[in-house]
Amino acid sequence: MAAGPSLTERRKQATLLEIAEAAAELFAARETKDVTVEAIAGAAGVSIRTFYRYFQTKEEAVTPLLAIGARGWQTAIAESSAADLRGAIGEAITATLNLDSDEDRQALERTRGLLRATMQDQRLAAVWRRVNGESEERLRDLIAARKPDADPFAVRLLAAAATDAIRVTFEHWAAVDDASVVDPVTRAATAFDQLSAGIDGL
Amino acid sequence: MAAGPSLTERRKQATLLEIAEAAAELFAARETKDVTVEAIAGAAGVSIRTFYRYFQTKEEAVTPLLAIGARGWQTAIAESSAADLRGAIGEAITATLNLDSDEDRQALERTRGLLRATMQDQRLAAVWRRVNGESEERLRDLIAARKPDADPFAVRLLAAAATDAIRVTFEHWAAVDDASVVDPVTRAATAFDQLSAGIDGL
DNA sequence: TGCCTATCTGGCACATCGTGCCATCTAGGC
DNA sequence: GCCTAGATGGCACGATGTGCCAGATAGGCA
Repeated sequence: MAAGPSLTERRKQATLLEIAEAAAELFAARETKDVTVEAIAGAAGVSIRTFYRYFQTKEEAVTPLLAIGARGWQTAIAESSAADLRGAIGEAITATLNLDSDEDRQALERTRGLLRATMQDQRLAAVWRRVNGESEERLRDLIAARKPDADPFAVRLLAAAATDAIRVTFEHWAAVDDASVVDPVTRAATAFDQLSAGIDGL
Repeated sequence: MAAGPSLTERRKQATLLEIAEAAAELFAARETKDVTVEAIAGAAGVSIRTFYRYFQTKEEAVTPLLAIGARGWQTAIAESSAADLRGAIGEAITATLNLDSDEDRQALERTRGLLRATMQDQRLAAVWRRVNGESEERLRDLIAARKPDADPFAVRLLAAAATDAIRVTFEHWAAVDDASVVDPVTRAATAFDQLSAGIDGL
């Protein structure tokens, strides 16, 4: 075997993704409340007990799919050394959301379907909100770490602006069928510029 | 009897608030998962079955307390006839959050305690996010109704900016002990100005 | 005043949820 | 080839959320 992670570790990761994709497929077909954990576990080929070792609730199971990308652009900000914070965030958004390979584009299109189901189901919407909320919290810590003397309220506001720029962009992108939709990457970057333009002290 | 609502209707409202306050008190004392529906129902003087006629889950029980005010400033926007939409939203925020009576101030201080417990508990945080998310949705519809020809994406962004200005203000206000904290009303209005300053087309 | 109906309430049953506990099996080091 | 750590599965159990039915009460009508 070549790389670092052991066989056991890779199996665990594969099982986690299998469960997540099984859950996403079932949630796309029926209402969340009509999908039992037993069904998800069965579709993923694991026992109920094992399901609960990977996720706390059945709704949580789609978190890995919804959170794809979030980690990426946040570490990009953390590693960026640009002096201009707003510029750094804007660049991180553009760099991370930009998709070069066809594989990436396919993954994004699957995410679009999941996001549509997510926005129409109370329970899944709660997961989407949690993912974004936690993303905002991490971003807040990142900004505070880079600007220790900044006004804490301005830090909160900037973190909210960045998170919302991406969140609203994705929600709109998932909701609209129009083929002439502006490229999500450009739109998210523009939205962040608009929201953050008036924030002073950063 | 004087006013419109019947005795039955007023009793229901009283029961709902009793449950909500009993839940808030218990949640402030212990972790959410260590509070059973049986305990809340008992503290509120109703049966478990009746509890579930008022709320779907135990966490939901605090929704009426967290959503106080949200309805207020949204109807203020709906009824406002100002041509300038951003100005109307800013005025609605100021007018609704402004507290004249001592009673209002006491209620706000209780909300502060509840909000602190809310931000430190996963389950309650989810309720807070849902309340804000639904508030954003309603605001989005309000804006779209007032500006039918506006760019749908700009509408989403403006609704998000207004909701976040208030949400972040309250979260910061609840988190900080400092007595010199800027008045929440002024701060929310300023935050909305900052976030919405760069949004074009509205 | 006395009845009637709508509905609010409570108790019971039941499927499902989420977790603690223990037995079994497999990966990977010796 | 053996041995230990950890992943998995089965079982039990308290808690959750809802359908169903019966008793109690508000408020309209004769």
